[in-house]
Amino acid sequence: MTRTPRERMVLSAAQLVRIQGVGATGMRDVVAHAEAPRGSLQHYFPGGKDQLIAEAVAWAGDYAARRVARVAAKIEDPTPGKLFAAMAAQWRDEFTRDGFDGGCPLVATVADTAATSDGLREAVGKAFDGWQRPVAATLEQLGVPPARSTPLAVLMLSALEGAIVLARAHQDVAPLDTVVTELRPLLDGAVDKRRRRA
Amino acid sequence: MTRTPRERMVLSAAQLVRIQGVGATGMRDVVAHAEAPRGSLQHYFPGGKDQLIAEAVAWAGDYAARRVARVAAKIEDPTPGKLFAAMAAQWRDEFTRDGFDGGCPLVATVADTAATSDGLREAVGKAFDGWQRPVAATLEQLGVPPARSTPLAVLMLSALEGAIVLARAHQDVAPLDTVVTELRPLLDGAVDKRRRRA
DNA sequence: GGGCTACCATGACGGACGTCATGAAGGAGG
DNA sequence: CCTCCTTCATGACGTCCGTCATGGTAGCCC
Repeated sequence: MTRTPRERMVLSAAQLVRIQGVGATGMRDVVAHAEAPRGSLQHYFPGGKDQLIAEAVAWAGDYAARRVARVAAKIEDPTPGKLFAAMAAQWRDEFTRDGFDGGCPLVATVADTAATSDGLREAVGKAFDGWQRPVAATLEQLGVPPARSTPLAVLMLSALEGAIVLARAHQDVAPLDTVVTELRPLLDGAVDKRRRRA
Repeated sequence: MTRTPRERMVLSAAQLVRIQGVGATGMRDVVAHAEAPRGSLQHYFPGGKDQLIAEAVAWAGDYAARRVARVAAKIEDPTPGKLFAAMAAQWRDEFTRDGFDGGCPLVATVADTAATSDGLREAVGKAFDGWQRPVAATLEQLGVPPARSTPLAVLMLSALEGAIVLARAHQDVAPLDTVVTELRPLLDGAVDKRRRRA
């Protein structure tokens, strides 16, 4: 549980970015939040802020990917629609529990830096890929034909990210519930019945 | 076509926000981009940056709403799926024509200020509502039962916003095409056949 | 023990930010 | 002509940013 200062800084950067955005998150904020020594910044991240944010983005992508696998294992009698509902429920729970301060760090990074830093933009692209892959893999496992698993994963990620933005703007989890309800028949209808697992 | 300096400043603010985010967009940038006198800032926007961004957000919401009505009128033999395709095509065309520098200003504002400025967050919420309303109205006009028009509009906005983020991260319009293709049967299947217009 | 490396501390620099104070043009109405 | 008010112009203030320079400490290896 006790993490190295370096890890704490990356993790704190991700948390601050998802609340304030990249621009408003200062390096001094990060070290303060991580309770790390300020001098360590130039030691662990000689590439400066870009490197720190890039690692935070990569960590966020990994975290989202791991969370997909974890939540998929917990669903009983799983279907694609239930998988999406479980993914959205994680955000719903967090909003309900902790308020709407934090969004998705990947969205925040794209919004702030897509036009100004190619390195960060690419980092976010890879993070999205790393998140999308386990979603598509899980869909196939649930009986979705391989040709449709990736497009449906893209749809799921898009709808989820958009609903998160709407939920934060309205301070209301309703958009999350709405996309889950509306997308469920489409997702569950995509399973190839012959390959369905019990 | 010739706009007042005040209008130009609001418009420039919206454009810069959608490219750089709120934090990275300075007031001096705005007046420079609008070719407006710097002294006018404190005259027209005594509320400071928040007022300027709030007006830019409101303008962006209005613009999106107007664009929905405009594009809906141009579709021949319109269906909900075609409406969504047309909305996505506007973004697709812009990305293809002008590159991926600019995203949706509403998303950028939420990502940057949702946790720090309640006024701006509410402004974005209203802007989303003003955008969602004509979408839902158009859906009803196309035969979607009133009970489903709003949820489907929320789904369309969510999927579109999310796909825009993915497209920018990957510098590829594919996510936009994907959500259009995958959502089309769901959207077109929602029309009440008895009320369908020729 | 001497030296090398990893890690941490602190202060300074140059620049950009939002905001404010002050004041100048320039037409409208008396 | 003189005054009022809208509009614009310019410079300054204080703050925070990312980065860098410099130096200190702790532990390992020869």
